[in-house]
Amino acid sequence: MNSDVSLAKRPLRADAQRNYDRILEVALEVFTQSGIQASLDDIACQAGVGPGTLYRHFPNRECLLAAALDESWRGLARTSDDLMTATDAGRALRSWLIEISHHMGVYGGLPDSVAKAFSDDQSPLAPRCSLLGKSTSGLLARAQDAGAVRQDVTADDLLTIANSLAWATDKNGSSQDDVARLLDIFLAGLR
Amino acid sequence: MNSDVSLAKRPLRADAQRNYDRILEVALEVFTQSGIQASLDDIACQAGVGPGTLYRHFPNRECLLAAALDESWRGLARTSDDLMTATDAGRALRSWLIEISHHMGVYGGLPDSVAKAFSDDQSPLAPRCSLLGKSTSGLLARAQDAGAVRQDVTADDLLTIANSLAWATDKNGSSQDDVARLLDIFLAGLR
DNA sequence: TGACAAAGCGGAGACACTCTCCGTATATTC
DNA sequence: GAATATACGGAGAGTGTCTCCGCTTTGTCA
Repeated sequence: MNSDVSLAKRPLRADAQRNYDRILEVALEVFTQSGIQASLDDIACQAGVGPGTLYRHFPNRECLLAAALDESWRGLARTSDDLMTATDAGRALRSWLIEISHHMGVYGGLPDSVAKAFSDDQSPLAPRCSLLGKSTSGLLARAQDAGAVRQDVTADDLLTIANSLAWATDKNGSSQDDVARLLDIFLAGLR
Repeated sequence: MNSDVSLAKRPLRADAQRNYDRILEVALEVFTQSGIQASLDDIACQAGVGPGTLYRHFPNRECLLAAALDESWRGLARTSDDLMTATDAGRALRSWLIEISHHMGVYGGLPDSVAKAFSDDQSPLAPRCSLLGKSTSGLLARAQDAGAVRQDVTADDLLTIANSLAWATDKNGSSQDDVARLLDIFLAGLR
């Protein structure tokens, strides 16, 4: 059952590892600059490899994106751990939602992929998303226990809102302040 | 009002008009079924015309989309007129926002185009969007006068939210009820 | 009614992008 | 320094957008 990662799976050949790293590095740059719809062939070219090499390492755009997000999302996980110990659970939840919205804005078009991943277990992003869900559930529960948020709200609701607002900023180029403002209106409605 | 048709601009030749109508008819069907990202060449083919003919009448996807939305959005305008005379201004605003969200769901992917159009005056959808803005402003003002909504909220805020929620439903396939629920939370925060 | 210009048609094809296949090259192992 | 597993990369198939231009149809006017 645990065949996929643990056993076998010898390390990549040196040249393959080099290419893998280089592709990821370029992808990060290109996604940041042009959004996640950038041409993959172009990324391969900029990384100095052929398209075949890119697709061998990352069979599709989602896989590359998942890898490109990993570091950033690890930071998000650490943030959630920190917030779980904050004294004001209500404010902690607010900070968390703003944090998520910001992270969804690192690459243009990211909220789209994340939304898809939320409702598709097969997506390479799905495991990351479910971690996000767990963190949100934890922070929400604390806020609800503290009486800062009413009981009939789910973590999915909050993620939907945070992602939707990130999407809106992404699309019409409004500022992070606007996100926070709309989020605050929403949070006011949650009491 | 009807300036685009009345002066100069002689009427289309009979065959051209026939094709125009047919393309629009097919586009409506295909957009409804497959979303606005459907292949335009495919629409042309289904309409029994060559791609050249489609692109002559509708130079790009946005133009075709704008035409395909016209009738539906005229209905939206009538709804807003009705709501302007409703006695409960707060509830009227709520109905209006729900109505907008629903209309954004007629074609998969529509919220994306609408969001782009909101921040791009050149978009063929822009005039329609600004009408939407006017209606929303009117209904918002009434709700604010009635004390149902606080003063520091703008029509843009409301449109952003309505469209974002429509986008979220579109993406993760949640129900219209979910939209209404999230919208209600938001509206609760507006008081 | 028939001829002529204007209007319109449609499909070939340029261009862009995704993704695969497979002959060739390189790293690793013994 | 082979032998073998591993990886490379580019040609090209498939799909989609959009344009160009030679040919066809329509409307008009004598």
